[in-house]
Amino acid sequence: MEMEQLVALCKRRGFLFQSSEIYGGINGFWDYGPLGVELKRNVREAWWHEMVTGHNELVAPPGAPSAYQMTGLECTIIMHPQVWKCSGHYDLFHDYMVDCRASKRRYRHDQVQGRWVKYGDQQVFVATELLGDEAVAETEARALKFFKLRNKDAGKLSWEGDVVSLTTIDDFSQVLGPDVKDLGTLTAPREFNLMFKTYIGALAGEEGAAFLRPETAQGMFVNFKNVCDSSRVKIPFGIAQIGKSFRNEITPRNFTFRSREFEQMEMEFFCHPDQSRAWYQYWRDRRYQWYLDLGLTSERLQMRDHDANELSHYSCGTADIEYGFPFLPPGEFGELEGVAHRGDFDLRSHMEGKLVRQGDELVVQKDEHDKPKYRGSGKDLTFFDDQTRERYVPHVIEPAAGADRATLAFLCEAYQVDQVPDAKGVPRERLYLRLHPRLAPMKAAVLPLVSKEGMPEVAQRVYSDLKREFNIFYDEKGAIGRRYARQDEAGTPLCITVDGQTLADDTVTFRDRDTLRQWRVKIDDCAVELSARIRAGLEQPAES
RNA sequence: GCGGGUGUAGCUCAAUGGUAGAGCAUCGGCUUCCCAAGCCGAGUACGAGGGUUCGAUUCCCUUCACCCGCUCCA
Repeated sequence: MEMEQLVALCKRRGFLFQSSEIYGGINGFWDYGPLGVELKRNVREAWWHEMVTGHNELVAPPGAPSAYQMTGLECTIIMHPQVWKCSGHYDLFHDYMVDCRASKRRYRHDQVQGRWVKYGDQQVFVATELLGDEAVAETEARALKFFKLRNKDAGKLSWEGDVVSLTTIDDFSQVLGPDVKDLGTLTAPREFNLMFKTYIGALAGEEGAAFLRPETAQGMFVNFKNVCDSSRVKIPFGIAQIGKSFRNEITPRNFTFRSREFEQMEMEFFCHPDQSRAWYQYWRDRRYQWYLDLGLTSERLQMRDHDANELSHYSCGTADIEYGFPFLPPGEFGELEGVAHRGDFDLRSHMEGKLVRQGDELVVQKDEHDKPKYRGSGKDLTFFDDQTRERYVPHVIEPAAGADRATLAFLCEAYQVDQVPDAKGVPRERLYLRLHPRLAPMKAAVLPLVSKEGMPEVAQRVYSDLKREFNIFYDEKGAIGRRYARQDEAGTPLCITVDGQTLADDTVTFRDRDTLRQWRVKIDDCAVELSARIRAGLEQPAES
């Protein structure tokens, strides 16, 4: 399947539109259309039911170390700016960047360094991305080249001071960029904010600066104490949240896969440090199973454990659940969800202040006055176990999923083409969405076979009856084959057809989207049959 | 952010420095007892802004969006 075909289907049938399309669109933002909104709602609902409302805290699920509690939360998009300073997002997402006009490369302002060197009456700053001894050797070699000197003339260069950061320099006209032969090719440092910035209050000033959240997770951490104090939860327990997050991606691309406004489904699971590994394993496997259960059964879905050197500074283990999206080169996968063992990094950061790794330890990062670079809340976020009399900072397992990415993966997986004989028996190509019935925007369509002989009236009664309980669709326009085809493209798993026999014996025809199988059901049994079919899910694994 | 490519109807594609066309889809009507049939009718487009020109969808510039490659990707 080509991505363009899926994009065309999404537009044609009303799953996804470009945001603000009549004004030419806006890069990195997407709207869900009439069918898309139902699909995404179902994805969210499936996740929330799986994690929160459907969870039974009385029994340990298969594979879980113990029973556990689960609760939900909904936090604001704008939070106290200190949240992002302590979480590390401010420093990480808030860089000054320098572009090179000649090499076309971009550097982080604070990650370029170099040395001042003088030869004759010319003084030049030789810049490099290398560090330490490598930086010394690199700057020397490039200085010789720049002044067109031989290696034996190295003594003619007079170096001034040690390797220093580019941030110490105001005027870049005498700077030799890391990958070029000429001076002054670097642009002035420009603020490159991966977090969306806004201003609180009518008067815009830096003291009112705030950020749209780049992840929902911090809301759970800063509310950890509130949840403990108000809901009688005991460790182990989880807090789940679904909500919008925002990142100023440099290159939004690949349809909704990398959007600047996106929705996350995140859960923070708090447990005793000694049990954290077992819980990590549990959530890693459980979350993978969720995608399988909802129909991502092809080899396009995979779980990938991160290598040690790929782990975030705070993480003791991370696995990505990935999907081989059609817009990626063969063999490459895109992240749907990350399941991370975050240790006690987050709660401690909000207690003590922003942490950095020092050897095997996490310590509070200090500024030049040896004070905490970003102060924490100072609030006690430890947990006291009144059975064991133990007080500790819980460890956290975080399954963080992208709702839009999951929705896109379900659409990609569902996209199917097969051959179906038309009215004359000639095979004709059919496009349909093989969505899991729980995810399908419409659960069924009610169709009178022809619009006469009282069939529409009967069909409307069937429709009105089922509509109270199910999201279904009524259609009496056009030939029956055309109406089936429309529902196939919308991913509707079942069609309920009122025909001549209905008028005789009060039965209707059920028609299955994937197999085209038909069977008869009493009108009074339609709701039961529909429920059973939705619960049963997909019958066969997807081909191709 | 850089380089290359592409923007014409809901979709897929034509043509043209001088009134923009098709297929499919959509809507209305007729017909139709099971998979986009048939007949009649209808609506809808040159991404945006500027320039050259008597006249620009066409040529030029700018911009926006999408695709490919680089860069980036908690």
